[in-house]
Amino acid sequence: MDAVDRQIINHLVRNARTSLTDIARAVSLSVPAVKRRVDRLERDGVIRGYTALIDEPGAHKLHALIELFCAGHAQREDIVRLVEERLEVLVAFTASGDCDVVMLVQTDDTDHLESLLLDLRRHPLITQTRSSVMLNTLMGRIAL
Amino acid sequence: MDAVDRQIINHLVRNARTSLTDIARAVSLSVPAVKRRVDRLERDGVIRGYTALIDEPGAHKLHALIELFCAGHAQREDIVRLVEERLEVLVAFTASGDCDVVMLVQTDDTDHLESLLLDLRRHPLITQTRSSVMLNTLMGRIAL
DNA sequence: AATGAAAGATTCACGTG
DNA sequence: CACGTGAATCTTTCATT
Repeated sequence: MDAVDRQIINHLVRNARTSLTDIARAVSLSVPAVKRRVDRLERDGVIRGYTALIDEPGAHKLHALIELFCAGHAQREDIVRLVEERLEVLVAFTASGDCDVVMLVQTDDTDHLESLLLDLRRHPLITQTRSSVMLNTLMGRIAL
Repeated sequence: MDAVDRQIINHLVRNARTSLTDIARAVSLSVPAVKRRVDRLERDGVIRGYTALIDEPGAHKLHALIELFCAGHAQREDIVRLVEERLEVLVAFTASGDCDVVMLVQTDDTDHLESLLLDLRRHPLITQTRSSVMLNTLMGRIAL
């Protein structure tokens, strides 16, 4: 994993359909040399795959960012269990800053989001929630 | 946007480097017909791009949430360009609430995060940033 | 890691229903 | 208007040095 590997990765992240020929030119290497490196990066799991970024009209779910404020006696395991129970949660982190947990959720609509928030607030370990609705996806390099 | 378009999209989401030849075989169409459809889907913004899914061992493990406050005259396209240029950005949304854009980023370390924040603040369209470092991943249903 | 040749993929102009 | 055909070009792949 050297600087050339990283250059190759950057090209493929920017555009997964970049030809090996173009990458080879950019990194000043022959095409077979680039192919061997890409093959190795794929085998080693550094490159996990290639995907198209889709903006399907109509298939827009409602994304929201929810911040949780937890009770002082809340254990990490309790919070993990809590967020794992909710299928709406895409990713959850413990965070630095004023809140304790930040999570990105995906709901069908505002009613669904509202009921999720009510459920969370009902939980004894959660003292407060703060949420903001995501209006539009500007960019996504992860499959939401 | 018919059933064939959706089949083509599915192939490209599963593997963005699938050849037009393979897709054409799978959807029982000629290669140029598939190319014309892919070109159209790209032009219409349904296919926003192609990216490699990376799992760098050790690297890019510091996640942070960055909120951007934008200048009044900032256009959506300007912001899209801005976030697409930064490989650290995993996902970016326009948001309701006090900030304009919320994004989840992935950096190597705090130095890397600091330089990213400095770059963002230098940008003329960005009036202010607010960030919080994610301490730990509690749960992730998406490939970070 | 580079070379070069063969196989495969892409792109384009042109013709069809 | 979307589809297919065929030719030219570019890309990938692999054996060899």
